[in-house]
Amino acid sequence: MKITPQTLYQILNSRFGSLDWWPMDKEYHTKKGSDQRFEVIVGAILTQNTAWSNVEKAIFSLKSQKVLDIDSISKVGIKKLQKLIKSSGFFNQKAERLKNLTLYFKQNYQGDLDHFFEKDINAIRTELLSLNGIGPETADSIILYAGNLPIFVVDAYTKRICERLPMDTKISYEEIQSYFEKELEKSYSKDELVKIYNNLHAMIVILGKNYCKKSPKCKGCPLNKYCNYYKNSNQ
DNA sequence: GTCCAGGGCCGTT
DNA sequence: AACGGCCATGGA
Repeated sequence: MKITPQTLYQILNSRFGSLDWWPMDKEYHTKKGSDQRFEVIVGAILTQNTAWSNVEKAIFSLKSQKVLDIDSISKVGIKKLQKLIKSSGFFNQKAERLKNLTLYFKQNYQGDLDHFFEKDINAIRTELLSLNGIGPETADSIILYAGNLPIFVVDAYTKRICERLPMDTKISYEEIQSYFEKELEKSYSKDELVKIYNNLHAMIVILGKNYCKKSPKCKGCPLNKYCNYYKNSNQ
């Protein structure tokens, strides 16, 4: 029996509930739109192939030195920026990526991110992908979690979980993404989709961290009765 | 000490 | 188009 994205959503949702994701502190919610968006964007860059706990330290450092906004990052020295984000790893390239991106927003949108997200999704995505250091997952995370626009984020967890489950998914990023979106659009209205994509990706990350690890911990996984890998491994 | 994490780029086949 | 090496820290 195949598993559809809709079924996957329902199984995970009945276990994990609604997560309304992007891990941030309380103070974050008091910020105005553009600064909130920017904080998510910085997190999306810093978390590339990196544990979130290491990203949190970096964001805290940036915040404590008051360089967590477009203007400050564009002005701060590259060496200081590298030092502040050191804990997030790959700090040389990530510092450069933040500088580039910030400069881009400043030059093209006067630092107004609300304006940046007013275009249609494809235009935003193409623009993000043209920037150095922003690939598909980072672009889509930014669109979904900073832009609050409907796009499904595919990551290493999503690919791994899809491979282990009996699903009709191909291997490439765009194929998995369009399959999930096509299916979920059948079951949910346009207004609901942002929430659904937000929550589904969040739940997939939780599942990937706690159960469907590279070396899997199948005990207690809500997908056990559907999973090829679980059956084959006979745990 | 070894493995791994919410990728992406670049050079080689 | 697909693959491998590389980037780097901190926690398990």
